[in-house]
Amino acid sequence: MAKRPVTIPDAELDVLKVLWQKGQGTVRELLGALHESGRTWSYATVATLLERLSNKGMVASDRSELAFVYRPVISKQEVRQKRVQSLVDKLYKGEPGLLVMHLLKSHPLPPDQAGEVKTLIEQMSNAPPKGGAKKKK
Amino acid sequence: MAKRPVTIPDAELDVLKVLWQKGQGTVRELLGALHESGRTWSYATVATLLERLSNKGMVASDRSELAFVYRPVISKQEVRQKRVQSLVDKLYKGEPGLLVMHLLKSHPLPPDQAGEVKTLIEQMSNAPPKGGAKKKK
DNA sequence: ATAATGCTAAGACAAGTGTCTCTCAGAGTC
DNA sequence: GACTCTGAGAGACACTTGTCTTAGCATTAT
Repeated sequence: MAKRPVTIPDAELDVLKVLWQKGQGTVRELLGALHESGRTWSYATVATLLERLSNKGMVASDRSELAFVYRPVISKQEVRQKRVQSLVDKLYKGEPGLLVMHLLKSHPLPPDQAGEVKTLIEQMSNAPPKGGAKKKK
Repeated sequence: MAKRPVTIPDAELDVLKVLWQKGQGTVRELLGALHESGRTWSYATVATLLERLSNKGMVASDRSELAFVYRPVISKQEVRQKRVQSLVDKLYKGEPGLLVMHLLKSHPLPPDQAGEVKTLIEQMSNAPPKGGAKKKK
């Protein structure tokens, strides 16, 4: 059987999020940050989650002084990318455009973001996406 | 503690997808469709997945003739909505605009979709996102 | 040195997921 | 009636996820 793909469950994602935000931290530091954002986990729970993330290669750790200091190996961008890709593949026939449409229809954007989107779209039609280089020109 | 929210795991989602596509079907019929789309599950596996979906209230069934006929209770739109919402909440600070931006930057749209998006955005700025007449929580 | 404290390692444990084997009852066949 | 095919139902079983308890080692305070 094909081994299951590496996933990042919600609990682990929450830990990663504070790691991204703080850059790095010990279990206890992260636990503190998590408590502030409403998680009521015990020390051991956070340690377990970090251990699992570590086994998956998503975080690294170095022993410093007393405790291990953990830092993220995977970036927020990468996780976003993967999640979005998987969503698009599973529910939008692999067409990101469908998702965009869905989002715009069901959630009106605040004006500033609408403006940004407009700009992006216009750039896109001026420099149509051919196989060519980006903007190196 | 707070009960875990009802989720639809990937395997169940695959079954739902053929249900949406066919409208309804018996275990054997769905199994056939799934085989065509590459799933190699056994009869019992599909039956189990339908049973679990049924317990979650996502599909309904009526006995007809010999076998049970299943049909979806939840729509594709609803599932999409929930998945998107959860993605936005978890990785885009609850701001759908960020996701839109991300999508547009990383996946250039085909011209026809770009046009559609443009139209949508323009409509949006003409009929601004009414800040009033909304209910507060 | 002892005790108190913080840290990691090891593992427990229930619920959720992915997948299947077995058994039995009803319908159709000879 | 005995045999066979189909489908339902029960349950198995390993792995994942969410969460925690405990035991043991290293560091620090008394």
